[in-house]
Amino acid sequence: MDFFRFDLALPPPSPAYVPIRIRSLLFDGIRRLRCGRGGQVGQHRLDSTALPIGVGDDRTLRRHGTLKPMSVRVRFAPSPTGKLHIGALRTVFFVHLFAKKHGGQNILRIEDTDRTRYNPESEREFIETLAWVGIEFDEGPHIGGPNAPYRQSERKEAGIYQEHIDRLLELGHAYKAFETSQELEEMREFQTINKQPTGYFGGSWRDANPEQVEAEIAAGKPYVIRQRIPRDRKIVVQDGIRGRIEFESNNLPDPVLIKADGMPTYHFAAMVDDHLMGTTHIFRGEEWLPSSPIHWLLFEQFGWTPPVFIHCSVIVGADGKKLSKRHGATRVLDYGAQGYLKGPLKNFIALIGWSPGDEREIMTEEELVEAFDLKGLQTSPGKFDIEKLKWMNGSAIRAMDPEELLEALLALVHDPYTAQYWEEFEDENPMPNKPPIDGKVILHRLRLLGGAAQRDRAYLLEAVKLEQERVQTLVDFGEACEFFLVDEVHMEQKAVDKWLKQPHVPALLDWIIAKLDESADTSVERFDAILKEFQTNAGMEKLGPVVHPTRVALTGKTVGPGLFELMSVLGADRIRARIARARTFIS
RNA sequence: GGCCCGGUCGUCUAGCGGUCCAGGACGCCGCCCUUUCACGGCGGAGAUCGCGGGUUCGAUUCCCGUCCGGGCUACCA
Repeated sequence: MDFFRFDLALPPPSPAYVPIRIRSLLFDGIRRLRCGRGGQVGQHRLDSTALPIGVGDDRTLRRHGTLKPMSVRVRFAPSPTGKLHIGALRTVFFVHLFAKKHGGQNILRIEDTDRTRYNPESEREFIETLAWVGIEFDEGPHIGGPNAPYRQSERKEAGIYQEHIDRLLELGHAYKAFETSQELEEMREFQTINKQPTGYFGGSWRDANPEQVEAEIAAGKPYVIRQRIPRDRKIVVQDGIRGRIEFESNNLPDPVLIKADGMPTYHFAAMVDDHLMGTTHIFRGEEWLPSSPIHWLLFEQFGWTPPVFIHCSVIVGADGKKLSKRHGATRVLDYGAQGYLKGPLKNFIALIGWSPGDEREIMTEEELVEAFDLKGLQTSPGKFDIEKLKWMNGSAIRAMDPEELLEALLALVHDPYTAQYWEEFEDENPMPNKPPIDGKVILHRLRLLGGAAQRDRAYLLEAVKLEQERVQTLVDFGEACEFFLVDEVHMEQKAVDKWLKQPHVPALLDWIIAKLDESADTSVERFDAILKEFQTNAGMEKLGPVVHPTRVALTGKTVGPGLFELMSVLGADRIRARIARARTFIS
């Protein structure tokens, strides 16, 4: 559907006015307004379309005048201080789905207002990772756009925030404060000891007289600019998935808008930019919920129409705590290195905290776009279940065309980050009854695949086809295909003891060699016939005693693809060599 | 401490006042398929819907309280 924006001349807000006005006038999209009995007012949720303030349907248009079409504009605005982690990926993915669903634009903006935490590597990591998972932007620092620049540090240089803070200062919604950080610290200490809410509720500057302020400036004292939070009123934030959230303005300290170094804080820069860039929906983590009233207020003080705020729940680890390495990984690139495909990764992550409303789970990106709706967004935090991701990933691998699968596998093998990841890998969370995972071994096996692809790609493809339905990750192919690729397979002691030491085995191996010499036919059917003939001749009731020793002789293992298929892929030469070697294990 | 958010099987979730002694999926268990392991198919165990009140003929669904969990409480985002 289309969104429409109209500008409402809102009278100066009063405590009673705003919520009622918003509710009764602006939100034709309110789906239900539940009232308890006895006059208790219940919670209400917005309609799935969750129109922003100032946005309505045709009826609103007729009643309230001019509307101009407004398309969805959303943004991802990370702070370049570290790696792109899985929780942030989900937020961008929601943003991406939402933009695609509504044919809107998606913008990348870099929030680098904290120079002390700025990490130049980080921005590249974000862009590269996002490119890997296939999330693209319509505007951003890497591609430019009509709202450039897209880095807040550059926007600061361009004077964008200066202009806006001046306006706020003029309007009396902001003021300069000259406390030193030490003074502020003492103030907080005092508040804590006296069990008062901590924060700056005015200090000595909120109501200082202008001469005093001028004097401090003349004396060259550093200062910050704070937002003047109106007192004694209720601030109602409309959240696109949580409904209305009320805050008592007296509980809100006056936040710093411009730091002493002249840089804006998040509160200020993000809201100014969101307005300037025409953001219609702000998707962000729920950790922003407590500061949402000051953001809402900023829009009001500027006289701007606020966007829809959507506070997404967080993803937590299996223990309910913040996601950490112990539960898999936090860094998105690590999932790639571990052999997860971007498709199922996105599919899985979307399903934590969102549901299409029906019972679909495995979905293509097109289906996700089509089904995406704010209504399906979850307000409660979700735990990250790596087992389900594995299942979904395995399912995707099975659904792939083998040639395409091999491409993906080789891309992983040749990605420099794969080597880096596994070389440094330490198993922090080993399985109870298994030895810890050795990254070096994993890497070695992956390189084996790379080498095999160069020597005999067709052979590797056949091996991949046979293992396709028994792996969960791309990395699993390393171990699964290893026996195809090495000359001397690792012979598992237990397998040797159980199957190779049986009395009929030497005759069986001789038989296979003899049959191999008879004909060059190495089809699956031929091996089927060869082994069954042996079974019949030996008068065996079951095929197992024929199949299992042969498998051990050829692969060193008791598990793997169907024996006849595997023999057909191995071919006569490899079979001969392996049987010859297997004989040395018999005695 | 203050403020805010959240609470359905172990996990992700469906559920919008009766169709729910709660549906699906992962995981787990069993059976089938089968030369093994997987895949696939079938079936099973598993949630007194955090707890207590209230509203209602009727509450997982609405309201209040309470408990528990989480977040915020910076010149960080």
